[in-house]
Amino acid sequence: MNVETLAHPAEEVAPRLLGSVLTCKTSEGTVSIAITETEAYSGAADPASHAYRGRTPRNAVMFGPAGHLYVYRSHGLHWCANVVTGTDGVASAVLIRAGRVVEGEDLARERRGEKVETARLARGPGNFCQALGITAEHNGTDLLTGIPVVLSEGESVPPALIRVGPRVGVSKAHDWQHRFYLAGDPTVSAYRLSPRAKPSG
DNA sequence: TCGATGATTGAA
DNA sequence: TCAATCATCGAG
Repeated sequence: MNVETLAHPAEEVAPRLLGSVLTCKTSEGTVSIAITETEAYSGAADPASHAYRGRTPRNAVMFGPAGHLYVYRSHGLHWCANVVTGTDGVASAVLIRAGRVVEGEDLARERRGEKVETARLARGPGNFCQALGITAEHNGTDLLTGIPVVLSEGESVPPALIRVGPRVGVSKAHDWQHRFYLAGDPTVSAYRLSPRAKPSG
């Protein structure tokens, strides 16, 4: 993966990341996951973005150069991973929501639980990070240098398989068509709307 | 320092 | 439908 590919608005990069592979090496071993679902988040123009109210210590990575990893904790329990996109100084990132384990499945299952179905190993943002082994210590990692987390191009995805839909789980601007996923893929999180999401009427 | 909140998940 | 669980943020 090269920086030119990522140096564009999040909603432009998000669909292109489908099929790309994220690899994380730890002392336990290596896990690679092919991305099957993403969500685009902008900066000041996006009410649902962490960067909506400006730069803070937490979201600082989002304002940096493309190709870095932005990790944050959700609800005190889970980790969520984003790929920073756009130009240096402008906040934008793509949330990785789900993927398919292509390497290190045993390790991924060990982390997630032995009874977890293969298709569910990396389904959902929190589960994706758990399966891959991503935590706060990876925040700010340069995914293009490849240590210890790498973003690489996987098999090309037929454009016809790419679907667009409303974002999931956000209480603001949830109807933005900024969620991208592979049609018919069992690893995509068919998820519920946020309880706080307002009806569109 | 205090109180409200959340880009979630799993079980009932 | 609801609880688990805490870092972050904005206000004072």
